[in-house]
This record gives sequence, structure tokens and C-alpha cells, in this order.
Amino acid sequence: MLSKKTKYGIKAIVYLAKQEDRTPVQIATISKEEEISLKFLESILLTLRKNGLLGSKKGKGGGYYLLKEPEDINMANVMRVLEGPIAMVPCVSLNFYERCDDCPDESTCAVHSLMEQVRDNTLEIFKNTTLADLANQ
Amino acid sequence: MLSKKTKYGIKAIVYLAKQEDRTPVQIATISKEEEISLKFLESILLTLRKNGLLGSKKGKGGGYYLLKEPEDINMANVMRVLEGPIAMVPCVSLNFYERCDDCPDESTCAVHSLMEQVRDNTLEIFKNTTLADLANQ
DNA sequence: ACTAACCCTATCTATTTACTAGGATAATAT
DNA sequence: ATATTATCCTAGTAAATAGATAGGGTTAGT
Repeated sequence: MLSKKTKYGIKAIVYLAKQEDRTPVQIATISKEEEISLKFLESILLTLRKNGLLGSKKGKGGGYYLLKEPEDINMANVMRVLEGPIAMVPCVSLNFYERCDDCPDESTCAVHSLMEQVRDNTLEIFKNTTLADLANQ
Repeated sequence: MLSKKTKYGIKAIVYLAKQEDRTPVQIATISKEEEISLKFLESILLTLRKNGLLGSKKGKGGGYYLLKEPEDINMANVMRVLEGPIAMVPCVSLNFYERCDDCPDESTCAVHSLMEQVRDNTLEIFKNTTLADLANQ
């Protein structure tokens, strides 16, 4: 299940992608427009910035803005920053790999092979979807 | 992220699918072979049975067994029983649909359309994978 | 200086997850 | 009948995670 953090994060970054120029948008504005708790959104935007997806400006006229053009940001990136691993089990994760304690052999594990397929397909979708795609709807 | 319940449940049902005949296998046997806590496994097998995937027999010589042939049980079914919705958000779930409080219009929601694609692809994989596929590895 | 806006850490509460306890029930063997 | 074997079933509990919230700190404009 997708966390609210991820859901709100996507909505927020897509909101920024919809802006015509890259002038900063205030947290309060996004909070109102997308009906997201201001404080929660604040922490979400902070992690998006710390992970290189957003830029920010302080003081009057400040806010958040995209660092790249919407068509240059794919959802695999966004998902990894917000939700963490795309795979459903750590043992098939490309970026967050962890071994299973209980699994004697990954190559013969039924769960492993099935979840590998799911990961490949999901990743393909996320990689091929950019913020521009989502903003134009 | 896949819950342990689901992971263990898949391992257990695949273990049963690997049996040559459909004579009951005891919980304790599966627990040992697959390194799953006995009591936890007990509750998992119970839900699999209550949802029509397994049969059981009490008393000596009792245990759990598949009700259908492995090639007639697809993973979409298994996943829904163990993990619940296959979709990452309730608003794109086919079997567990729920509206989002905050979303004014599903048809223009970026999260919605993206997660719909993911659901379709994941579902396709689960539907097309049977226990027989997983048992033969 | 004042004010607007983000920065950052810590804390809190509710829910979910992962498991455990312990007896009830049913089938089989003797 | 009775003892044994094994599932049935409800309830409880500890740890982790999710979903916020609080409250001051810092920086950039005017």
C-alpha cells in the first residue's frame, strides 16, 4: 500500500510540474490547493529537496520549485525518494537489497522469482513515466 | 512491501503444491521445512482454508491440502486472500475499492492514473502465474 | 529591524504487523 | 469409551511504522 507521504509527495511535485515557469511556489499554496496538512507537506517537500528533486528559496517570494524540466524527471526516481524500494521484498530490490534470513536459496525461492517479475514490470512503468506525462492530464 | 504473512503463506501453499498427492500435510512439517513459526503459520493456513484455497483434516493423519490442482490456482487469488488489495491505492482497487477523501476528481488525478497502470500490469502477472509455475522451480 | 518563508529536530498517537497463549473441537486408534 | 493427535479459534501483546504536530532556528528580502 502506498503511504500518504508518497501520495501527497506525488501530488505536490506534479503540482509544481504544472506551473508554467519555475518561480517558487509556497508550501501554503500547495497545501491549500491539494488539501494536504501544511506541516506534513513541509516535511515531505524537505525530503524531496534533500534528494535533489526540488530546489527551494527562503524568505519573501520563496518556496519550492522543480530543479529539472518535468520531462526529465521520471517516476522511478520520485518513488524511490518518497516510498523507498520499488520491489515488494528486499531480496529482489535493486537499490535497497537485503538478504532473507529464512531463505536458503534465492534462485529456487518461489516468492523471489514472482516478485522479481513484478518489480521489473513496475519499474518499467515508473521509468517510462515522467512528471510531464502526469502533469498533462 | 509484502507482509511476512503473505510471504509465509505463499511458501506454504507452494510447498503443498509440490506434494505429489493431495494427502494432508501437517502444519508442523511445513513449519520445519520452510522455517516458519508454527503458531503464526497455523493462523495463516487457517485464513487460506477459510478463503477456499485449502482443505483440512483433523486428528491423526490430518493436516492441510490443496483443494484444486496447482495449475488451477492463480496467484491473483492467493495474493488477494493473503495481502488484500493488489492495487497500491484503494481508489484503483478492483476488489477493495474506496474513494479518496481528498481527491476531487479521480479522472484527473495523477496518482490515480499512474497506479492504475501499475495495478493492470501486476494483476496480469499474478493472473498468469499459477501454483504449478512456482512449484516447478 | 521586521517580516515572510523555509529549515530542522523531536515528539506523540493510532494503527498495523508479527507473533504468542491457551483452550475447544474433531477424527482416529486402541 | 478413552486416549491421542491434530486442527480450530479467539484474544492478547510487543515492536515497528505511519501520520501527523510542535516549536523554535535560519535566511532572504523590504
